[in-house]
Amino acid sequence: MHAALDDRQASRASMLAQDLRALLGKLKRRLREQSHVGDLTPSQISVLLRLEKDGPATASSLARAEGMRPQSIVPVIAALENAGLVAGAPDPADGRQTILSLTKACRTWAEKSRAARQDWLTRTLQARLSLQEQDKLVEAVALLNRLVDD
Amino acid sequence: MHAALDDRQASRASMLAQDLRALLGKLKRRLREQSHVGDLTPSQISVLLRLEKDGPATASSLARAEGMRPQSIVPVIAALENAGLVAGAPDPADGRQTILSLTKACRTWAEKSRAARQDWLTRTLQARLSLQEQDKLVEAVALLNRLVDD
DNA sequence: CTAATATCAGGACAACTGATATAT
DNA sequence: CATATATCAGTTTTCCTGATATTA
Repeated sequence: MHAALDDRQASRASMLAQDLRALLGKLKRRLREQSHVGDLTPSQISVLLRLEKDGPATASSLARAEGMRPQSIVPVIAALENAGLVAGAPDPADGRQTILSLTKACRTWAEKSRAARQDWLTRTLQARLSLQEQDKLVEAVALLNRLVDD
Repeated sequence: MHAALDDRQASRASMLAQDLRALLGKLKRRLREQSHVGDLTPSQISVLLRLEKDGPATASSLARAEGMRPQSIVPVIAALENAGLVAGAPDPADGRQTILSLTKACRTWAEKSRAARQDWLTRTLQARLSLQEQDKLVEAVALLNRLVDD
């Protein structure tokens, strides 16, 4: 029993879900409108972060990890290769695969852009949120990553 | 002064920004893959929530509030009208404008879908996060809304 | 005449589905 | 032959820019 309590909790979760969905669209729009040419898309950043965390990987394994189709990761990787941030080398053990890894230029770039703090989202986070609020956001991002990491 | 401290804080905000960007893409992908026909898009939900919170409004004012172009809000509103969730009435004082408001069917629908809890995101939030963690997420959503609300 | 509202038309982008070549 | 990787081609979705009619 506790049907009433369950309902209250379901309703709360449902409202949170709605707010999250609504926020998602707005945040994405803001990021696009504030983005400059040469900026990376969320997918591209996600791939870079994963390569940095887990080391070299193939296109297919990256697609699986990101929850994308192998076909969808192709243009993402192509853009990163074009920017000189990742490089692919043929796998000597399996001729089908290409091992992707971060280039030295990528680490330099990451350092630089981190220090430059030109990025709109970074500046806004610093300007509008206290350090304590940023901490809360870090926690929340971890929680949300648990939801999407299947 | 405090250059080192500033750098550390900027770096932290920058990493948070990157994580947020990466999360954004994955969350959006998950929502799309789990969505059923007839589900509402983030933009549509955002418009409904705003009409519910602020009352009737025109297409242009909604577009401004959402941070969209007036042209971009048209298909969103058309879809909601088509679903019978919002209705437009001509403004007697200004012939250019159409006043949009929620229909009775919308409130019934909101109640029902809130109770049905069929939604993937709602179920996942309940299944994977404790009530305390959901509270943290509610706070974080409020913080993020402050960033996008110009 | 200038400004604001609503909307049409075409385009860019990111991810999708389906099909194909190659290697295991 | 069955499976896995990588990729080509075409489609869908969502929002964009540009242009136009109407009303204030």
